Amino acid sequence: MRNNFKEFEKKWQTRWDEEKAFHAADPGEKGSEKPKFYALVEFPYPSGSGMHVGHIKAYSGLEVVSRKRRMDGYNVLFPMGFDAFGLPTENTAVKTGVHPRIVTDNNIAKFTNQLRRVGFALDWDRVVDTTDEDYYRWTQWIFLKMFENGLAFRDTALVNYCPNCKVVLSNEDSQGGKCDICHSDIIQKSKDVWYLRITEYADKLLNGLADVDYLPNIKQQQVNWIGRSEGAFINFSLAEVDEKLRVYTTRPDTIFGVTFMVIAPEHPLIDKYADKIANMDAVIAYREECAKKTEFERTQLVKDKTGVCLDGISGINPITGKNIPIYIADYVMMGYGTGAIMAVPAHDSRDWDFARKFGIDIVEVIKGGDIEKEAYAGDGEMVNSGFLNGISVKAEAIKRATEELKKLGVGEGGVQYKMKDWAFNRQRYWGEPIPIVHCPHCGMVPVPYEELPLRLPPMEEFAPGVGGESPLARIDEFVNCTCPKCGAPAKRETDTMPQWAGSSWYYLRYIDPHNAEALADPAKLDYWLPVDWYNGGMEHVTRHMIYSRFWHHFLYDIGAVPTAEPYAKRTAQGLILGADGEKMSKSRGNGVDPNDVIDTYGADVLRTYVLFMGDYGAAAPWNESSVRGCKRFLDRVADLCDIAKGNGVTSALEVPFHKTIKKVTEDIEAMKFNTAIAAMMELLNKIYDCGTLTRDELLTFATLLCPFAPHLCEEINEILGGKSLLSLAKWPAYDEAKTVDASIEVAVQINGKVRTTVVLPLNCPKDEAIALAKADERIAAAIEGKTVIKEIAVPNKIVNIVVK
RNA sequence: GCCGGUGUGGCGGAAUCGGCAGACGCGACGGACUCAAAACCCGUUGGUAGCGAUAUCGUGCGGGUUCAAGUCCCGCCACCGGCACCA
Repeated sequence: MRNNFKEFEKKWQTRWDEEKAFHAADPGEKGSEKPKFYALVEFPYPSGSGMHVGHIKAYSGLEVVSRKRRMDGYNVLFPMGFDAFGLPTENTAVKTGVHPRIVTDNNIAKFTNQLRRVGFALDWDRVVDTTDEDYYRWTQWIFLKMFENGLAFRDTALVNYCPNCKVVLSNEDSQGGKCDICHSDIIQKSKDVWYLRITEYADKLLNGLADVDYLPNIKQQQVNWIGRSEGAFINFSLAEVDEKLRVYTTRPDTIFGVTFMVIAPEHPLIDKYADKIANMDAVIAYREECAKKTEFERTQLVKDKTGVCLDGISGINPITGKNIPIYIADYVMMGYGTGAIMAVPAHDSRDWDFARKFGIDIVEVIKGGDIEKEAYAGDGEMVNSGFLNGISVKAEAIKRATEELKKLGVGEGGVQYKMKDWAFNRQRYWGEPIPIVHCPHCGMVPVPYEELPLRLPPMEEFAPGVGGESPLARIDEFVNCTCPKCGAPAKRETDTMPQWAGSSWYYLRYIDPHNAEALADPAKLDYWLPVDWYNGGMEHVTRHMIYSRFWHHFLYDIGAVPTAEPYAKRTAQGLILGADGEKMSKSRGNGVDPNDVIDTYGADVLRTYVLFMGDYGAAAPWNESSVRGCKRFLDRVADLCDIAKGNGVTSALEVPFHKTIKKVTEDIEAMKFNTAIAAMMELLNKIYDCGTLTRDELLTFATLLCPFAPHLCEEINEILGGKSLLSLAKWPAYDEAKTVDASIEVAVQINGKVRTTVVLPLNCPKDEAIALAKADERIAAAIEGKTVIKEIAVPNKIVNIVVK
């Protein structure tokens, strides 16, 4: 048979659609009695340029797993949707004058068409679009629940602001001092912003990791992101005024080594005691200098410590009673801990650098290093440390020190996180309006639940206002309203939510996408949750995943969902690089359009290639020749139709078939798609060597290959007389006993070097194996005249004879 | 700097528990088919030496354990990803 993919791919896609082949059965429906399998892939942002081959790889992994699980007898939910709010669409709208709604709809239509052309086995009745008002109604609902529970709050703060995009960014979106969207340098700006109190869930997010099956590096990244550290808060009195300066430290055991203190340039202590500080001019000048530095400069100058000593106020070590100077320096951040530290230059490299530069004493309290050369952070015996002297176990010293601080009432153990609260508002049009009313009498009042969705008002011009005001602020009919509580004239919040909002709960909406009464029916949530397997990119492991886990934990706490964790298992695919080995990008012009591949080679080839190109989790460059190799493979499979004759088993192929079924079955579950395909290629080569196979065997082959190349395999099934869809057929079973040959070729070594091979019966006993090996003339010759020291035989593997 | 990962032919990559390194695919070379080319088909393909059987070297580098190391241990190097003055 000719692999005439252009003719049959469309045919099978239509048939799957008509038969609703990939419909997921809700509880109570026929099919729901089967075990459920919820496979989730990160839904795309529908950009104007259409899908990327990277999307195809990202979806093909669980596409194959879920197709196989369906054939295994699972009730599979494999849905798709669109994360459509966000800046690129709005920027296109600003540039072209086309409304973001239209831009979004066009892009979604384009993506939908592409997804269908690839033949993904999706349940198309469950498509969600985060910009649909029936969707964002529930995004707003969750926000209000958080507001009700004190988790959404407003605060004036220095925020990361992108002057180019004109938006406030979260810490996550401005890493390295660069805007995540346009890569401009971000600046710090004082602004009233919305926060979600994600830090309150830090421990739950951390502890929850014990109950989920994420790839180890994914877990590790989340652990680092949350950044929990244990230590102590210690209150230092000030010598000149009745005031405490509170610091956070992970090393209370080094308290005897404190020779100075450092506070962040923004620390409130400075303004409070401005009149006591003799060198206030220098302090102010330094502070201004720091404010001017971008985050980037601040982190680049790590080794070059700067700072100013406060002249007029100093601290008192609560344990030793010694007077110590206080500096301001920008190596201490206001946003972590208390914005103040006790500096122990002998045992902290940053404090050491600073002390060296400013000529401050360095007092050793832990033996083991050379503090003249560098700070010593290792373990050792405590010295110069009063009651701590002689202790050499760090944990014990920390415990003793903390107890003492508590006894004296000057400190206590405490915990800190690197994770910060989530800056949750954006001053842009294309996002979910924050459903809050500002009333002059009642303050912030939530829009009543029954009034949701709070719709985005129609608009012609979407550019942000000067000074970074939301465009919504220009629409009087939207802004002016009455207070839902007291009826007085009031103003609406005009900021919108960040793009991460809609994607934080979309997997819940797939479960019940058309529900008008709730975000999803509890019975359905009970049935489908948690997501059994979630696959996506590494770049979303810290932001999107942490955000959505946070929302889910919250929803669990208010009884809206039945599980604490949303995702039982998480994996990640590797990037597809350009043919030049570089990341695909428009500017490099090394991108590949999946449409072109489908046009030239067919969807089955595209699907097979993205999974065959290498380790699924690793990056690999695109290679057009290898794509042709996959085409050749599928063509040769199609040609089997011409040689398949009769039924039953071909004896020479029986073991290879059982071996391959086993290999493919196991490899799919382990996401080792490349070796699964290689195994089928090997089997194909064996079939051609053999020159014949039966129609039953061809059907088995097609069934195995079906998750990868479903169009071709449906076609083969039809040619073989199959009436029902192969995609819904039963997954082939294998007989363990038939996965091994009756005899095995075993290597024979002399002194660890392979000299020959002998064919031995399966599980041949050691003695016999050695005897048979020795009977080989080459081995006999090698042993001749030498003393045999040792004989090793590992059944079915190897024989090694050690001689002298 | 810290955390995680990777390093194997010309290339992408295989290799359960330590047991024949290089599966599978690409490319290359040779052949067949063709007026010719493409496609398809057959064969060879880690390096070195040899007509050959074969020998010898070979999984980033240096040591070690073992009958046997890509795999385990110790010490390095390079690259990739994440975080980064986090007290």
